[in-house]
Amino acid sequence: MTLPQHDQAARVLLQQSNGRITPARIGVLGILLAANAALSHQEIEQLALQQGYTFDRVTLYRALDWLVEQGMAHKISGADRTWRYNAQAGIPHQHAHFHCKQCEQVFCLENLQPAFLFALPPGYQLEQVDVTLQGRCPACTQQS
Amino acid sequence: MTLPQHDQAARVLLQQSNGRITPARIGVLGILLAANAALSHQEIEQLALQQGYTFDRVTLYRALDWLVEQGMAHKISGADRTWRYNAQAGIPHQHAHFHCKQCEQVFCLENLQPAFLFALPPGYQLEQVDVTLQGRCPACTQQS
DNA sequence: TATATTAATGCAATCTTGTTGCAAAAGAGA
DNA sequence: TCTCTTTTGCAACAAGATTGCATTAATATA
Ligand SMILES: [Mn+2]
Ligand SMILES: [Mn+2]
Ligand SMILES: [Zn+2]
Ligand SMILES: [Zn+2]
Repeated sequence: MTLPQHDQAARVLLQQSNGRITPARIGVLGILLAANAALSHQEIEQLALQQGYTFDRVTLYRALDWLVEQGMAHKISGADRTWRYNAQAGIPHQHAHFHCKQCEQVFCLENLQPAFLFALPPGYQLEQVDVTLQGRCPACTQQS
Repeated sequence: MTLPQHDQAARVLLQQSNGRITPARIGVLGILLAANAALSHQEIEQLALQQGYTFDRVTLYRALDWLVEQGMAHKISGADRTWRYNAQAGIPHQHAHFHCKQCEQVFCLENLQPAFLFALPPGYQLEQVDVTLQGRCPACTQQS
């Protein structure tokens, strides 16, 4: 799943920041770039181990936070009260998410633009819209 | 904020269930009925204390879960990974929520019906839509 | 290449939210 | 009032996430 070229891509992206290029950052960003779903801390930790990375939990949290700060990733708060992370390819994080109730994976739906019938009550000042769809992902739908 | 009449209203609602009418349930439901925002466990605990209720944390969790099961309340998973609870007046929980970034309160927007331009990618099977708007609530908007 | 500076890491401790098991207490019907 | 069940309190536990601080490592500079 995570191949060497993703670590190369990660390295290139990291060059563009003014932070240090460390194994943790390379590894984590590489993993995010290779994933097709938003990953939880646990999932990232496991994938990292599989690739031989051995940084600890706290380092992982800090690397992820840093990537989010730098705009190289974004995080989504799931209904299970865990954060999930996704590498964003320069795109502003303005899209909906799909949470599969069967496999528990979270997918970013880049092209789903919700249109609201804005009957927002007076006085509210809107800044951001978070849309989470729930149901079954394509893979799980096909299985049954 | 929470007045005696809400405890009376709570009592009446609880009669309609087939569970026992206990101080914890009366107090919690009364607090939810009196609130104009969805409350976190912590907030409910504090309000309960202010009213002289002294049930413990676990009892509160269980009372809330029970109220949700009974359909007398609904819970919302916030972006801060805590549950927030709101007494629902028989209305099916099919509405958007507004999370104020300043006061951190969450409001139910009963009348905001989001309409989607459904460009949902093929294969996804949709079951539920959660919409959370973020920004500033009327009170916080006015303050500044 | 060697050194100095500062940012990032590892580790242990801590916090927060929420859950579980079980004995004791209390609600509700008889 | 008695009996049967449900609900509660308490202590322990669990998972996700955060903090403080000494050590280590990345990078700039000499
Ligand atoms: Mn996303
Ligand atoms: Mn609501
Ligand atoms: Zn799935
Ligand atoms: Zn507000």
